[in-house]
Amino acid sequence: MSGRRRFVSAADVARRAGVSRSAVSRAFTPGAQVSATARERILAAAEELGYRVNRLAQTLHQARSDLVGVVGGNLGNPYISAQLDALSAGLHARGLQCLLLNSAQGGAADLARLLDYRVRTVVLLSGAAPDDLIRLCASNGARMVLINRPAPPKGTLADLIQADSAQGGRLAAERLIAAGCGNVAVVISGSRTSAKTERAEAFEAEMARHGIPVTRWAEGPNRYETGCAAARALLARPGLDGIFGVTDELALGVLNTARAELGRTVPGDLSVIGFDDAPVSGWASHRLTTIRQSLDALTRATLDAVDRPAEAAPTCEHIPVTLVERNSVA
Amino acid sequence: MSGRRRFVSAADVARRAGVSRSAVSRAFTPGAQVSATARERILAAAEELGYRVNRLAQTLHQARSDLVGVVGGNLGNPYISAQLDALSAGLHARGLQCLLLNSAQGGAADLARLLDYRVRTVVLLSGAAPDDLIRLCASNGARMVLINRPAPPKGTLADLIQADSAQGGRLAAERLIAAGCGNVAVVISGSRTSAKTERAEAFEAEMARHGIPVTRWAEGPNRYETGCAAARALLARPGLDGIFGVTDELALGVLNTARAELGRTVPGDLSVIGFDDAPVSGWASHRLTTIRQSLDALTRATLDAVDRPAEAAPTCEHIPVTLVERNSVA
DNA sequence: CACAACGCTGCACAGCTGTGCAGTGGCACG
DNA sequence: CGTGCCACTGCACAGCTGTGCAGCGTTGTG
Repeated sequence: MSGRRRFVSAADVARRAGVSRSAVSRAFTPGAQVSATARERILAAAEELGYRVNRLAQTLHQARSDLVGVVGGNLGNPYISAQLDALSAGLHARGLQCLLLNSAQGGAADLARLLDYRVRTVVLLSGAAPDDLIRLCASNGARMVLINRPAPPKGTLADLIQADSAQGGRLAAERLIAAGCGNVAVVISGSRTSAKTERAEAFEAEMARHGIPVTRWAEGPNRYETGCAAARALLARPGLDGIFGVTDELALGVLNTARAELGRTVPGDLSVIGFDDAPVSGWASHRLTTIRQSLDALTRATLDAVDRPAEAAPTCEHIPVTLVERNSVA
Repeated sequence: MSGRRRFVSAADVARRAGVSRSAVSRAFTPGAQVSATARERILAAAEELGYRVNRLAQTLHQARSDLVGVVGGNLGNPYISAQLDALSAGLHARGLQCLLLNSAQGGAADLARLLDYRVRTVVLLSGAAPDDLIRLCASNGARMVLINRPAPPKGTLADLIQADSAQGGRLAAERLIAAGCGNVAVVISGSRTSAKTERAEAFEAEMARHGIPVTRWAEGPNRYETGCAAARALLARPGLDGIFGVTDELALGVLNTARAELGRTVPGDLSVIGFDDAPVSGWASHRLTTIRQSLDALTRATLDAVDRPAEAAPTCEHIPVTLVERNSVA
């Protein structure tokens, strides 16, 4: 009572209920042998004291954790936040806990701190996955789930989940070509995640196949404001009639700046297409045509990977992408 | 090597380096007594094996955790996701870990599972804070930080952080009155957080003082779509000239639906004002006039509360609110 | 009534760390 | 050379849980 109160332990409950500590442990273990009367008395004492079994000690003993590390940067991004919402809800429903790490300004050393908590699995949402971290996970026997990233070195226990970036880039190109665009640009942020580069490269390749020149913008973080800046720079010279934002957040920055600040009409003067299909892209204020990577499918695949037993063979799941037709492309 | 690999322990490192386990522990404890040569050898062995000190056992021993529980629902909400981004980055910078719990469909029993991990602090972002949980935290000596919620029962160790909801509601009312509105509505979701109700009630009180009738919409979750539905219902009958969305997400649903679907011009025919100042509200596509609760101030206050020593007296911090003038009110 | 079976309980240990305490060796100083 | 000091090291314990094993009393059966 004086100063800092300690956490209630099983020994406290045992003392109060007049039984041994083992009995308390058994009372909280389904299927263990305890008499009904003892269990009742123990549960009552636990309730009174506010006892909860200590998962730290439990995990320590069982060498089996319910902690899942989730690593991601740019959590304010509309698509990523939706993804995190769905993922955390799913983990919760499975009785797993979500240890969140914001990787915005963290190197491999910081990420490694997740392992200090003996997470059973590490889910990497975005940002770079340093090889150090992958090696560290491997040598500690922790499973990894890599979303939209390149395959790790051979022999590491990592489930891959990849939306078909190349196909998405191609779809975007085809759509702009169908709209009659003849002078286009692709906006990719300065932080070159492999998935984003793939999208851009597939887009450029398809355009090249049709002999259409592509300007590439690759500066700044993956943020809305970067899209705004790109629009200002790219549209300063006339002629450009199509822009592919490699992320919805970027594309929306382009779209809004072109419309409100630069006086372009979209999709009249200019076509804009994005990638992700974040909820905000469907709002009446945007109606952004975009390449959807189904959030449901992505989440389901992630949870499936987390559910997989620790010794299962690594898998690779592909998430199909589809064109979502709205109102930002002619 | 066969099947599931165990986590590397300090004993493994000790064996490899040819020292006692204590030496390994000391090598990783700043300020502890180890000879330079031993430390060097130990660090090398640890590096080779991929050893990391087990925070679970460490916490268990020290009765001092670096885990901060963060509870929130509706993580896809533009303001909340920005808040979570800033908060998790701040915790990370302080060397604390963020145990995230999505409280969307969880009762007190689920929330209580956070305590199983002996979190040092629980931060409640939104959703209802059941008294059970507060009692449980108290009896386990875990500190709480309550954001935009009513004060807990006396004697519980909880830091309060409250934006001035009443002042915000009043500001919104004053602004609509200044715009010449004479027939207004307030949109509040069905889930009645105390903060949201306070905002609405202050708004209604101020309007009543000027003899202006207020229609109240209180159905559905706190989502964009709820704002859309509210707009459709409220604007079916003519006459309404001002709407206060108790959350930016709600207000944006109203704004977009009024403009794109119902053919109203905002701020010509109709004035719309929100509350939060989420990043997306400032986008050129919306330019929503709103009541800002400074994200910086909120985050700083939260982190200050987390930093406070466990035995410090509970505090109550007020976050000022300000009117952000944009382009959705006449 | 004797004995086996059975349900329940407590002891003791493992799981991994940090640290107080004692012990060891080396070194400086008188 | 003797003695004290100092740096370093290892032992042992605490912190909290789950569980194998043995012991206990009770009950049922021949």
